[in-house]
Order: sequence, then structure tokens, then C-alpha cells
Amino acid sequence: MAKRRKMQPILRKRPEQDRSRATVEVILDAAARILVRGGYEAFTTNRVAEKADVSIGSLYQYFPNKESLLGELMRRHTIAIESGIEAVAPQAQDPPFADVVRAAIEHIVRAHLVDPELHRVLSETPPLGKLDWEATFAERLAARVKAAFEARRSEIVVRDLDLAVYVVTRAVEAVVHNAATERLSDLKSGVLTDEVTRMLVGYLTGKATPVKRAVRAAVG
Amino acid sequence: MAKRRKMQPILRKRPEQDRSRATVEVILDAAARILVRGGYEAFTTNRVAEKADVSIGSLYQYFPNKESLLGELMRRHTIAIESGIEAVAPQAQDPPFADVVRAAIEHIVRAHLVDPELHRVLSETPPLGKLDWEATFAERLAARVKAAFEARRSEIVVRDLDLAVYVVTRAVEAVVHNAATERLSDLKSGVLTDEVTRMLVGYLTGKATPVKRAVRAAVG
DNA sequence: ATATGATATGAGCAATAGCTCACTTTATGG
DNA sequence: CCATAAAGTGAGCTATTGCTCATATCATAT
Repeated sequence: MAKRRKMQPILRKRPEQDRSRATVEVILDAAARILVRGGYEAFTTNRVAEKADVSIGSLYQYFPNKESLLGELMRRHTIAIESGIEAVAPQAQDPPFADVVRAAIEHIVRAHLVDPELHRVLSETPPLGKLDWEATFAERLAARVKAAFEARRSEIVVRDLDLAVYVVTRAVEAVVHNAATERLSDLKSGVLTDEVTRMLVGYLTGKATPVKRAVRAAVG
Repeated sequence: MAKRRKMQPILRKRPEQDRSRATVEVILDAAARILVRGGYEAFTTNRVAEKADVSIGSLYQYFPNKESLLGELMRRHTIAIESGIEAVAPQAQDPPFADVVRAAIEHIVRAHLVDPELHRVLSETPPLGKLDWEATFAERLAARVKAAFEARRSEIVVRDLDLAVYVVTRAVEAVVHNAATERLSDLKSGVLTDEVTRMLVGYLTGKATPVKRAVRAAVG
């Protein structure tokens, strides 16, 4: 008598043959393209199936519901970001504070350069909006930033560290996020990273940073 | 033979009696409450009418379509913000640069303290998201900020003024916007304004600002 | 060949959306 | 009064949504 309700696995059926794996891929591609072009409004399962040139039945053989499609899209996007992030070299010991700050910013920039359009849509999409990875990513980042600040406490003039971490992370995330759609070239060239780095270092240490170019100019 | 298509006035019919004016008000109230509670997902015309305790027919007598409901809501919100902003005193001549910066920030803070929840939902709502006033508001603000920067060019160490304006406006807007839902008390108390002011002044002038409390502690 | 499971199809269902319109009720003014 | 206009009603139309399921096709192994 137990009513079956929202208790399905993430993927209804594991695709085992090459043919079906391809089908899943085509579906996800179509989903991403529709999301990017028309936003969540245009994102309907029927349209996705049509654009993927696959019957609606096939879609529902692998995805138990609309939300799971979004979920898988997000999962993959997260993975793409995380793997791209691993390229960040571990810090040499006792580097200039400015370099630490810059490294963190490049962290975020890199994340936003992985399929920026899809990134934007996913992060603003109603049912999942700012969910999962954005939360945990932000948390991990905040922890990391705070640790870095504490390690350099003597160089930092700001009183309230927690507040500083909050202000800094939101500010950077937002500037980068916006720049990903409004000033993509500045993002890619590193000009924006320079600027934001100077802002943070100035704010935190109370000293102006000499305007010097980054060691490596481009990030993506 | 001309097909009638999306060409209706903003308000289908002007309410002329007190009774109908009240009806319009009740509808808008319900709309706002539904938006705040359930987001755009829950925002359906039938539900709005139901919550307003008004027949769906009455709703459509004053609002030609769903979008116009959102539009009117936004229009009123804009007006509320703008009138609240006028309270900002005109600057004394040649005030300290920090004061100018602080005034601009308080500008934005004030805007976000007018019904913060509704503000958030409206700014993230799909069909209008970041439309109209957010665009023009940002433009006017950017122009104002740039003018202020130019007037103080000698005190500013940043090279690229346009880039600086971009970084500054996005950063402040985002920090304040996020704080409106995550750190409302810090926003109201002025602590956050202090912090952001210090960040900007440090960034722009290259000098650390002495940590002094604002003249008036609270904004809203 | 043939049996078996994996894969694919698409007509169509139940639910809900935005919205209309024929109609009733309430207010106003001569 | 009563005529006219304003205001209010809600059953229900049309379109679309997410999603199912009976059926058909393809792949593989014996």
C-alpha cells in the first residue's frame, strides 16, 4: 500500500551498450544547449527529446524525471570544474601574500571559464539554484581563505577575520561571475585577476600593491 | 483580419472606485507574498487570485497577463527604492574621499533594505530578471561613481578607471545583495558598510583607512 | 534460427497552466 | 425609482507540461 513517491535512483537504468550510452550523451547535450539558449523556461523534457532527435520514451528510460536531467548536468559540470582546478600548483612555502591571494582568485576564475554560459544558467536555475556544489565549493573556499588569512595574521590589518572572509569571497565570486558574461576577454587575459588581486591585497594589508603583471598572463 | 496579439496596455482597466482599487491592492499583496514564499515556481495567476480571495476573472480585469503583474510589482518596488534614496544628503564640497565612497555604498545598502526578500526574488525572476531598473540603476550608479573618481583622479592610484568602476560596482552590489539575506544585521548596523568602505578606499587610494565608526551607525 | 534482454518508439493521459466570456452583483446619478 | 456603467464571478477552453506503457526493433549468445 506504500505509495511510490520520489524515491528513484539518479539514473533509472544504466546504459550498457554503446548505442544507449550515445543516446544518454545526445540527450544531455541537447539539454545543455536548450538551457543555454532559452533558459529554464524553455527547458521541457519534450523539447529536449525532440532536439536530441530521440523519442520522449527513450529519455525517460534513463532519466527518472526532469530534475534528474538537471542533476546529471550539474554533476558533470562540477566534475569538469574540480578536475580543472587540480592544475593549481601547491604553494611554495612562504610566498608573498599577494601570490596567495592571486592563486585563490585564479581558482575561481578557472571555475568560471569552464563552459561559462552553462555555468551561469545552472547557477540561476530555480529547482537547484545555488545548490550542491556552489554551497560546498563556497564553504571549502571560505575555509581555505580563512586559514590563509590566519597564517598571515601579522600582515593583515583587518580586525574581524570572518567578516573579511565573507566580504572577500562574495566580492570576488560576483565580479568573476559577472565578468564571465560581460567581460570575458578581460577574464581570460588576466587583467581582471590583476585588478581584483590589487583590491584584495590593498584591503587586507593596507598597502598598495605595485602594479605588476601576472607571471603567466592567461588563465584558461 | 489583423490578429490581436500582445498589444495590451500595462493595466487593462483603470480602477475607478474605491472597491476596485482595494481589489488591485489585495491582488498585488498576494502576488508579492506568493513570490516571496514560493519563488517564481509557485507564482501562478490562479494561486494569486485564490490567495487574494478574489476570482481569477477579477484579476484579469486589471492585469492583462501574468507578466504585467510582475511588472507592476517591480514598478512599485522601484519607486519605493528611489524615494528612499532621496534621503541621501547632497555632499558638502570637497569632503574626504572616504566619505564620498561611503555615501555611494550607503546608497546601495539603502536600496537593498527596502523589502529585502521581495527584492531578491524580483531580481532573480526569470521573465524580468535583472531587468529595467537594475540596469538603469546600475548605469546611473556607474556614471556617478566614475565622475566621482575623475574628480579625485590625483588621489587614486588605479590606472584603468573604467575597469575600476566595473570591479567596484559589481563587488559592492554583490556583497550588499548577499548580505541582505545572509547577514542582514551586519547590513543594518553599518558594520558591513564600514568594511566595504575600507576595502574600496584601500584599493583606490592605496592607503589603509583608519578604522573609525561611521558618523551615524545604522542606515535603515 | 531463435530466445532473451536491451533499446527505442510515440500516442496519449492526468494535471495544470494562462486566460476568456457570458453572466451576476454593486454602485452612481438623473 | 431605474438605467447605465463599474466591478466581480467562475466554469471551462485551449495549450502544454511531465510522464507512462504497450508495442516494436535491435543486439547477442547459444
